Amino acid sequence: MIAVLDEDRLDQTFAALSNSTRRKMLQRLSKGAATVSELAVPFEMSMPAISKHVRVLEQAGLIRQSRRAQYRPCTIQAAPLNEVVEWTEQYRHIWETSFDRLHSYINEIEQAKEDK
Amino acid sequence: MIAVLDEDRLDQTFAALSNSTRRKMLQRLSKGAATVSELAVPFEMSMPAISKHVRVLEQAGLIRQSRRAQYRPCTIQAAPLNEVVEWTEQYRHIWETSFDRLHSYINEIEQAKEDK
DNA sequence: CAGCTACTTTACCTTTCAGTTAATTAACCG
DNA sequence: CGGTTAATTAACTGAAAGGTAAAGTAGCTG
Repeated sequence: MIAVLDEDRLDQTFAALSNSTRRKMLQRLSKGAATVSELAVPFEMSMPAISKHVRVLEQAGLIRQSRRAQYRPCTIQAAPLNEVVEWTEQYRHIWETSFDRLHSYINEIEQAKEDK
Repeated sequence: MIAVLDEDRLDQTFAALSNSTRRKMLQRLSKGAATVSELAVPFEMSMPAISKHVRVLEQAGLIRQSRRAQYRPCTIQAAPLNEVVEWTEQYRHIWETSFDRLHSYINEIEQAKEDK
């Protein structure tokens, strides 16, 4: 049960991160809070489109939106990013061993050169 | 130019990881190579559907498929996972400081209890 | 060669995604 | 109050995702 929910959360998080507009928004928010209009500045895109991207990030828990007058300042949220890291960590040994193999390969080549 | 390509690669990687069937396939492959049929075993899904998922993983560079007789053994590939980690690393300070805040908060509570 | 096994391709369907324009809500400001 | 600003909702579109069944390909095997 909990496992299923966790899976769904990861689905949502990865899906939210699979769009470069949204990743850029997060990058902006990593430097501090911003309103939706401020987030919109770098993009040639209608406000509703921006609003939707913000919503996707919020649904995934990657940001939180509060209210101040007409503004909806957004702040980045750490938890889902942490989950992504935890998920990928389980594969750490794979890229470490594949880098090891790469290094062995390079060493072989270097060795071969020296042996010439 | 290169930045755009990198962005596209991250799009593809995150999109590939946003599906739990595909994440489970990767988990299986992290324990060693497997054919498409072997990957299919845990899922109640038609072979074409499985085949498509494998293709998505392969397009994202997360696995490689070779050929041995009728079989297409798949192996997990490290590079894109490493890119995901590198991307998330840039946000490390955010969850570290938010954990710090959480810890401060817990400490406050503990302190308040002791002060009673 | 005939037939089985392991996949993939094709063609199709339904749902979701990313975007649009136009209308709506909500809060401020003169 | 009337207008402006900030943002969302509604309604629509085209493209992509995730699935299916049925047909096709390729390599073994008796």
